[in-house]
Amino acid sequence: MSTTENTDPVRQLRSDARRNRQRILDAAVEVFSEQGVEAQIDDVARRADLGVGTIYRHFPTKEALVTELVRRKFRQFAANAREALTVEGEPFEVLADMLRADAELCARDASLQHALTGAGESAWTHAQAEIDELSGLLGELVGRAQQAGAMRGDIGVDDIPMLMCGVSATMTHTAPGFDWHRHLELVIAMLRGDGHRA
Amino acid sequence: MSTTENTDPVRQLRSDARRNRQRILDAAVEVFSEQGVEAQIDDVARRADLGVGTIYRHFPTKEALVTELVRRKFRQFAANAREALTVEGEPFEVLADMLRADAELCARDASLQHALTGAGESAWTHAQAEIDELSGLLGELVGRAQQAGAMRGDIGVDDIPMLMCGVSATMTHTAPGFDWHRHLELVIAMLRGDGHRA
DNA sequence: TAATATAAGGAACGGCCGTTCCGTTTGTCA
DNA sequence: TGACAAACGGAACGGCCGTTCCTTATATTA
Repeated sequence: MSTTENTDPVRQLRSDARRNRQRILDAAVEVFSEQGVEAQIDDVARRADLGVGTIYRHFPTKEALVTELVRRKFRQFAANAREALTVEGEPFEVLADMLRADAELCARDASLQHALTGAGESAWTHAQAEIDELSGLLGELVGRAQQAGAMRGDIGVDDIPMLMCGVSATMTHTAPGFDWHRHLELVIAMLRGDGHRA
Repeated sequence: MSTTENTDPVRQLRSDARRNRQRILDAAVEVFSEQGVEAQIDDVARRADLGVGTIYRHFPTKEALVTELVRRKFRQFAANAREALTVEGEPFEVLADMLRADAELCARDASLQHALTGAGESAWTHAQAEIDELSGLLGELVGRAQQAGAMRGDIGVDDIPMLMCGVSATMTHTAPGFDWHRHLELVIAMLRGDGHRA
């Protein structure tokens, strides 16, 4: 029991299993994007061209699958943030570009919205590690921008996700003709804090 | 058919029916606030101390009940806006106070969040009339504030709900210790557009 | 290429929950 | 107060969907 760990998380999967796991994830993103998390596992299976049983071999539960999707999304955001941290340039513009990239990521994959709003607490709590990391990186980015005097000083790290929440809400349900890009640019301008009166 | 309308929407209900209808609505707000729209009709019935059958006598469908809740919420927002329109005072502050009142309304009744995010398109489309009215009132309020030069000129009416979306998101899921009041005040300050650099 | 563990497939199961239905109760009106 | 329509109650129904389970297929290794 001490020498051979049977719950080894990185045990080598058989080649087909590895391929199928990826297909499940891809199919799940597509299906949940189109239909929301209410979509059935059977739909995901059909899209992935696999049997349901195969999905359950890889993810013990539908919720586990959704949680994994959420985790990955946060990791993508974190990756964006990490990359932004390495970019040379005016700190606020770097941050703004990252927000644009994040928004694009949301737009491309509506499954996140559905997952986050619909998936109850558990997805959030299970992605805590990812969230914390993102939070740390974001804090650094915000700090630099404020230090440079290019950003309102009364913004906290936590305000960013809240504002982005509005942006992404715009993507799913909203009156036709309303463009989220515009709203995002407004948010960025507000963060910058350039007066801009009527 | 022309003299007596049997689908008369304001036909007098029996006294008990009128009372029970209200109890259903009240119970639904409570239950959906606590558990989200996923809560069962049976739960609503139990809370209202009524049978399920009674609920279905008043609302043909669970969705119809949720939609009615959404409608009422928008009417409350519209009422707030209409009242704000009559208030004397600095236009931007009037608007800000209305936003504070709206936020309070959201905080008191989380069912809205759950309903709006979870209830798919239909609730939105069926509440279109209410939304349009609110939109009109909001436009007037925003116009006045901008005219007075007390508010950023690049804000559109539609941006307000998006920003408020972030505020209300803060109320439901967020790290402990994060206060939505703070975020709301930040949003208001941003709308005002007073530079406020670091 | 044979042996074996690992993985896939998908029919069937079971529980949950929206909805129905009909027997009973209650308000209303004369 | 009696008659009747209106409203209520809640057991039961049915479909949907997450999950299981056992048979079959496939990768791997010697």
